[in-house]
Amino acid sequence: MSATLSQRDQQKARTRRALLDAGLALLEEQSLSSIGLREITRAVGISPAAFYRHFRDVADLGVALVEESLGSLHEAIRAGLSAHSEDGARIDHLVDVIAAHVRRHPEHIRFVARERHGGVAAVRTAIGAELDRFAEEVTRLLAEDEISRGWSAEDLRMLGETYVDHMVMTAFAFLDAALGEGPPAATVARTARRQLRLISLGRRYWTASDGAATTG
Amino acid sequence: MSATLSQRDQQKARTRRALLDAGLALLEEQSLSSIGLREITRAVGISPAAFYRHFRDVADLGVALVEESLGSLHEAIRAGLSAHSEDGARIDHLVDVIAAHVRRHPEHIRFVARERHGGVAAVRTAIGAELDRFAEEVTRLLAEDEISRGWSAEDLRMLGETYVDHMVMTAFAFLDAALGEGPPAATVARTARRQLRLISLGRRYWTASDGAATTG
DNA sequence: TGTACATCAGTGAACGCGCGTTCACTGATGTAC
DNA sequence: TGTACATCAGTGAACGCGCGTTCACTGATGTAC
Repeated sequence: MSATLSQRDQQKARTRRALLDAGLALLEEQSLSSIGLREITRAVGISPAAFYRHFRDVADLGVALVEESLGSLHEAIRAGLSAHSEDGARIDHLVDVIAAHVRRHPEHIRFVARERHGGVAAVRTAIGAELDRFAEEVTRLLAEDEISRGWSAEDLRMLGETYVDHMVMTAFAFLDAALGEGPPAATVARTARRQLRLISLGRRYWTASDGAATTG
Repeated sequence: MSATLSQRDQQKARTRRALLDAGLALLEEQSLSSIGLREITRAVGISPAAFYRHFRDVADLGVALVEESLGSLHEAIRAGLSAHSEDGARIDHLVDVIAAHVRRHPEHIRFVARERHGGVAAVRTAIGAELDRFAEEVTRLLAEDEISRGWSAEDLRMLGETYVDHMVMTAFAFLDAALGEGPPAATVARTARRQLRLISLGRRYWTASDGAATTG
């Protein structure tokens, strides 16, 4: 695939990559809506005007960052979820996978945390849509479990969203831990495992009438 | 109390209030780290230099906004939690209370959502500390329930955090709904009730060994 | 109650600075023949 | 393989603009006697 790119296109792709990386790096200390176009090109070492060969504006660059940031977490968690079928081991493994992912790609997690409710509407929308697809897939995975027999589609979806919300929040908590802004990683992991076990228990004893009771 | 304030101090307090309100209003469309000091004073109708009579900088104003923004949600939820003791009614009521609060003070919820992981460290820290106090109180309320007998302090705290996380996330979801950026409010409410019921079920069947099993 | 002085919230002008965007351009790479 | 032309990522200068901060100031309010 990349072998078919001309020399010129390869160079362009490299510059684009550098712009994305510079943006991600600058997001460590500020939010997208306050990052300057000149700040980014300065970090990359090109002239400000060259930015426009790649993105319409900084918000446009932000939208491009959404897929790669959430995509990598999505992959990690998909792998973590399908690995074990025994409940306790699955939970421990999932929490470990999330912790490892945050250690490897803190800048991706920070971007999602910072811009999920941030000041750039296009980026918020893109993150929301990506999390939605994420919840859909987790719902599909959970539906395959033995324990999900007899569950309504709406109940399953609710469960999938609960898992995604929890996993994303756990990732944010691990990030805070790495920055020394919250409880240490070991505590985050303990709490996350307990919470997943609590959810898992609720799931085991859930009945169709629980769904019906809360529908009104 | 306010009767003891001199005319001068009253005027100063009024201007301070106007600065806070202007900041909150500007946060509707951008994040704290990109709001300009001149933008705020322009909205209030005073000279830029006057800003310094009230705050050191915009971040300082942001810290002042934390307590009032989270404080009002905190109050609403405390009332909602202690109102009913029967489980189903308590859940329905709690979700209604959150929905009503978001309808009444959307700008407070937006501020918290936007700056919880935002670009201003001092504000992130203040929000984190406030949520911590919040979790502590919810833990205390939950500890009073019959069903909590025999629970370890750590398990109770985990449960309190689960509730707070869930309620804050529900508030954010209601806000998105109001902006047309996510599912409508009725759907958010249905999902929130189901999720609280799921947690509540897990709580009912939780045993000391569940806590011990996830400690390692 | 009246007077003289102190306080201090808000003013308005000035500063140097970096911003986003435009433009005609350059020169290396790609293409057609 | 060589030549003539097209493409287009990146340049560098220029623009008008709003920014945060400083400063000496004003004049209404507060205080001491």
